[in-house]
Amino acid sequence: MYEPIDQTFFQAPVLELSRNLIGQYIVHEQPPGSSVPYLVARIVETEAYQGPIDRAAHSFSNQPTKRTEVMFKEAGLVYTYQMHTHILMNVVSGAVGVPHGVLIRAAEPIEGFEQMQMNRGEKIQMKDWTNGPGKLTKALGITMKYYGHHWSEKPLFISEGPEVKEIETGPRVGIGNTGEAVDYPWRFFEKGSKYVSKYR
DNA sequence: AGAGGGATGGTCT
DNA sequence: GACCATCCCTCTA
Repeated sequence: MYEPIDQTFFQAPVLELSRNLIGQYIVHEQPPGSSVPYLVARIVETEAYQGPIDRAAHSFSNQPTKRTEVMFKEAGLVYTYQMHTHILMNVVSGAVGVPHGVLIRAAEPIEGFEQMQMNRGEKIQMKDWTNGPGKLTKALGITMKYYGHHWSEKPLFISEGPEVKEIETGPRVGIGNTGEAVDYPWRFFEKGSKYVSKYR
């Protein structure tokens, strides 16, 4: 019933892709024998990162490193990386050689509630399962093993969700000391969603 | 080879 | 609002 979105979806310019990702489903199929067949969340918040023209981007130097090399490959690949004790996930964007990316910051739980509760721990309330980039990957069970995987292939893929009414923009979160980049309005989120990571 | 530090989150005050 | 857990990448030498 959930089917991967077409690869061409990822070919849009990074700001457009960041906006288009709002409202789409992230589907993580679970191994046979799991309590649920898949975990699903609906994206409500993204941020665009634009490589060499963006001081806040990991790929600002425009030189591939062990961490960022996947960003220089084709759009639609998964860029995961570790931040302190958490894994964050991105959609690679831009032509080959142009290291853009879209950070998926927050989503709304859709299916697999019991498993998400287990993944996040008993004490965490539903509204806090997926309202941040590190929380989201933990709830969905996404790890570094998906580095370089394609977002249009099972078992982890984007699937088309319902139309979103209104999308707001603003400055990105958590990128202090990046000069002019701190004010770029490259954050996108669904207006009024209670699963957005934070309002500012 | 080692220091520095980060696109975060949970807990405590 | 402050503290810090804890990994591993990146830069410099």
